[in-house]
Amino acid sequence: MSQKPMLLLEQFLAYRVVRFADKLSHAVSDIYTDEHALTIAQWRVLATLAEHDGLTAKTIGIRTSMDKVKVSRAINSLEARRLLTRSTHKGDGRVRHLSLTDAGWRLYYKVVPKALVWQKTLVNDVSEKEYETFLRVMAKLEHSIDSTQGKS
Amino acid sequence: MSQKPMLLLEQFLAYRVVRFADKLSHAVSDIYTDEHALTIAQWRVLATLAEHDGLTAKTIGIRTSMDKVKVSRAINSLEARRLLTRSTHKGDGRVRHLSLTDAGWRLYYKVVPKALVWQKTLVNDVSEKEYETFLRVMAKLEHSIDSTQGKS
DNA sequence: TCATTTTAGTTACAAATGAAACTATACGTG
DNA sequence: CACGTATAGTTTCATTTGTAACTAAAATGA
Repeated sequence: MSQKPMLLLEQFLAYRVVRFADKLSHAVSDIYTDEHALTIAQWRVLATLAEHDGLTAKTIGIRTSMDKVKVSRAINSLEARRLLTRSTHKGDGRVRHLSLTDAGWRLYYKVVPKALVWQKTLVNDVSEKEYETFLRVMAKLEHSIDSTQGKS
Repeated sequence: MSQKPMLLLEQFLAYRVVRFADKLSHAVSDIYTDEHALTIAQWRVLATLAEHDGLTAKTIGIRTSMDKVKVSRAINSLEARRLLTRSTHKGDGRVRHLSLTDAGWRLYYKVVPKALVWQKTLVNDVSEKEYETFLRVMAKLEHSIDSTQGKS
């Protein structure tokens, strides 16, 4: 087997996107991980609750595409740090509704502008139109994955 | 602090891209993980070597943006499975050049068409032009990250 | 030449992760 | 009601990961 090499890896969407995502999360980790000791999962929970107060762990998982174990652990850490509180749902003892505490809100509002500024810089020399297309294609592909494979 | 909710999370590029990447790698894992017991890292090493025979661990790491530990471990597993071989570099005893074995090549050529078919289906209803823009923007942003933060 | 610093790659250890089992509550139907 | 089933969330355990420390081999340079 003497082989004809092809240059394919760089064409594989999954490879490109995962590599890109790794770089992105490394880069943004400065903002929430380093400065505020938040993991990605914790940040997602925090932000989701900031936008939708009272959500349950389950719903957060669905919205953010995180499995329930990850969500559960993120919630625990956030609660331990008094960034959120749980309250029981009347009528269903399994469910707990989550709300940010004042400290949670403060942290959220501390992180958000930093994230926005950072992103602004990053996206700086991508045109409005290109960026729109980028997001649209990503949404389309994401949806395409969701529908082909019955997913988490 | 009664809060005005904003809908920001969905606008955060990092959030969107990482979520998308997670879904993508879950989905493609059927192709190389499930069927051929290859981790993402292993697949990357295999494919990189298929395209550039004789590369060193270090170079593979740079090309694929993986840290040296990950690369080292991937190489070890692949060698254990006799999918690649190492040979010493004359003159520099630290360096080892890597080559796929016949079995490695066979595996590579078994996975590639599956990956291509899968991707074709996925990308199906994204226009040529949109997809091009998508890749261009991704490359631009990736480059932007690389240059702002001196990164691995 | 010999001592210091770099570099390639590995190992060790602690933290993060995911799958599956588990707990507790609720639902559905005879 | 009483049984089996479903659901929300947690815990367990084995695997994966990342950081830092390490080993061995060059390179540098006095």
